[in-house]
Amino acid sequence: MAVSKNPISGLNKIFDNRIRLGVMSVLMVNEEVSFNDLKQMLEVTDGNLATHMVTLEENGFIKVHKGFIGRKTNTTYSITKVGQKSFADHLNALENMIKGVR
Amino acid sequence: MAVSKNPISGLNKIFDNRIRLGVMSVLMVNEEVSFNDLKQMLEVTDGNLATHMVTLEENGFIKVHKGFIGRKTNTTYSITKVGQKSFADHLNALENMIKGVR
DNA sequence: TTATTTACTTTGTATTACAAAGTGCTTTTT
DNA sequence: AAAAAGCACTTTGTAATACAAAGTAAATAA
Repeated sequence: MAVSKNPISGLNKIFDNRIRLGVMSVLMVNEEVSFNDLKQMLEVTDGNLATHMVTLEENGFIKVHKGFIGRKTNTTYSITKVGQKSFADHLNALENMIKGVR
Repeated sequence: MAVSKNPISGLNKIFDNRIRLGVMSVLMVNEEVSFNDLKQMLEVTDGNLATHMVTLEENGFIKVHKGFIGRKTNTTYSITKVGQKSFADHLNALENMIKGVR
């Protein structure tokens, strides 16, 4: 058999993790999402979610907004331009891989 | 914002790893692939590939065939029925997630 | 006043991923 | 014939990752 092209070379390592994948896919279609909503959607502990959010932020994929509802803290997240581009690239790589399989 | 459905609940944890994802996608479209071809395609060290192959085998997703070319050992891998079904389910979950994003 | 919520941080553990080196057998090269 | 190299691993060790659980501080709700 001939050796064909590496099917996973276009994937972004940051998005291999399922929780970060989930966060990004939620933020692609929702302008702003709160910490709590993400936590409930993805069914994760808050400590775990917090560390993944830090990873995404450190990579410049998301922005954090620390605000208030009344005088109660309320943190929301949104995707950055870089995040949109990087995630779209990742999804394209995934789709190409899937296309190769079907 | 209302809390929508978990976008990653249908994903299979075994296929989160990029190397296992690559192996499965290669084995979906090729009857039989040798250890060496996989190694070259995915650009991994042999120790690393070997452990991922064991994981896939232990989960019943692939079958190992230890054979010879002449008197030289030759190991090939193929996907199982279970592997096909599980990987197809995973790809469907991925596609649904992508669809939700676009 | 006590309990609860929010959005974390800290701590600790378990799992994972990976490279590198070693192995035993064979073939190829010199 | 001897040395080098390929095959398909296993072993060893390390570093990174993931995660739960508990702790925290400021605020609100009961």
